[in-house]
Amino acid sequence: MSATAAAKQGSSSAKHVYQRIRDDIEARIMSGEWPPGHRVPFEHELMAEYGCSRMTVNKVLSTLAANGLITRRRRAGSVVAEPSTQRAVLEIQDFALEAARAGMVYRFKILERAIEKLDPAGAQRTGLPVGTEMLSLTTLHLMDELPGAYEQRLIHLGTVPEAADEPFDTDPPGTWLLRRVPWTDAQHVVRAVNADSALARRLQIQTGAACLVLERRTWQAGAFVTEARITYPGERHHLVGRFSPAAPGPVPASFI
Amino acid sequence: MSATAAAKQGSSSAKHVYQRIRDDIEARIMSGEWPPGHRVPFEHELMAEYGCSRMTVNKVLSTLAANGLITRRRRAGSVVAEPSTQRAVLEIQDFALEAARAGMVYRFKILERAIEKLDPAGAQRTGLPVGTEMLSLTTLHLMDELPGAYEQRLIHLGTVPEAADEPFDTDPPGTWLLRRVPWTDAQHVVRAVNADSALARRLQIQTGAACLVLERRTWQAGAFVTEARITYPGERHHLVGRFSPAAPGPVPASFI
DNA sequence: CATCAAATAATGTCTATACATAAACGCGAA
DNA sequence: TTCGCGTTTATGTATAGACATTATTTGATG
Repeated sequence: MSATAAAKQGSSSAKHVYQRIRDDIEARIMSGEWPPGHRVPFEHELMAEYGCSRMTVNKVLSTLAANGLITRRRRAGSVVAEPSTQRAVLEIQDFALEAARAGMVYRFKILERAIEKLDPAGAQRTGLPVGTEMLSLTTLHLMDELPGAYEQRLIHLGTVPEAADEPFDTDPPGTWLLRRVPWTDAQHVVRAVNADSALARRLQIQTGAACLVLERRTWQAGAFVTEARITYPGERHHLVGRFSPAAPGPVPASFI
Repeated sequence: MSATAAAKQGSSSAKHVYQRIRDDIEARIMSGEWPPGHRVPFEHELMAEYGCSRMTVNKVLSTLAANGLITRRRRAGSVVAEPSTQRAVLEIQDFALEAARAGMVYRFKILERAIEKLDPAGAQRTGLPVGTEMLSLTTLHLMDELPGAYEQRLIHLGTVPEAADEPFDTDPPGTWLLRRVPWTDAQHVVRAVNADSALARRLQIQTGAACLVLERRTWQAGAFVTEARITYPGERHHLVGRFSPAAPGPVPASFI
């Protein structure tokens, strides 16, 4: 089979050369035809195979490298990357959106609100010094008047001073923060816990029922922003995500 | 402040024009200086500001768009994107790796193994027809002889026929599959459940203890590969992930 | 044989240009 | 006013060439 024939019979019928090359290479990697460690053709080889300029194949290979599918080294060429550790991507739903989608009425209620000084345990979790002033908010999220989540949040007033004067009467703290302070780093922990009696009462479930706890800490350019601990009641809720390792962009929301 | 002055005083001292422009724009978006909806300079404006060619600024903006930081529309220009729904990325650890890191001995035991025909519930979850032949494996993962996870897995023999003859005596099914069959799509569900007596016995925990359940279904180019339901005992285990929305590539493993 | 230096090969970055395409804009007609 | 159509503008894709950077390979030399 000649080089030009190989180019023409490429499985992809994409409109653009870039997409055609990319689809072909991705298909070979994804199908296992090119296992991890397999050498990817050099740029000049792909140029010849597809009859295009070097810039075009360079863009393909650079993008694949940025997405972690291949690794590139000068002089040595490119090889298929080792599969990264398994990675689960979960979409954390906005309660109001989720409720609207399910045809339910969403409402939230702020149960407690105080400005507190950070205790040693919180200091360790956040990396802030003990005694830092934090806005502490306890929020209950209701869907059709049924508790959907119990949220305990600390907001670092050093990073977000305007939170101190915010009444949070239209948007819940999480939504307000997301809009106001973009984050650059987030850390998530997911755990399962048995509800104690206080939690059970607030979530209207039985004491001992299994609850899903999502802890999220976010930073903005190194500065701590907020810590949220969201408890989902029993087996009423779960987190769902769908993920493609080679997706060029974010996964469409319809997948949620 | 003149345009050239603005270019020279850019906060970033990166070596390459591309990085300098990108760092500057990302910093403005991340800091909130350019909120969602804010117009990003046109390509020709950035060309003038940084004194470079259009290809260079085009690469910057295209990459930012691919990463979801901005949205671009012909004729209208680019604007800072609305923050996407919160997204939690969790690294699913390889048990052997995790054990090694913690200085523990990892071992797994296959409790049950059978070739079964898919039942209606499974058919709905996987999208395969009822009666499809699946290899069913029940595996217990032990760390220092203590149960660390209980795994129920179905492997589609139509996609992975060689699994039928695999003894799984060196690598557990998940690791074997990851190496053998790269996946293109994965769906994850995370839930909390109370352990029933059978599960409690196998995981050596108390009946009713909260367990974290991770269900993962993977496909390869539309063909179903495997479904795994991994139950982590009580509060012994949790899932951790760290994530940057603007990261050019995958998050380093050291963050785990 | 071991070692250092020069040639070489592949990727990394950048330029200047060209044409295609989508969408907003503005103008004129109904 | 509103609708339709051509114009304008910004992005999308692609090219050919240039020089920089980094490893590897090779060859000369002790």
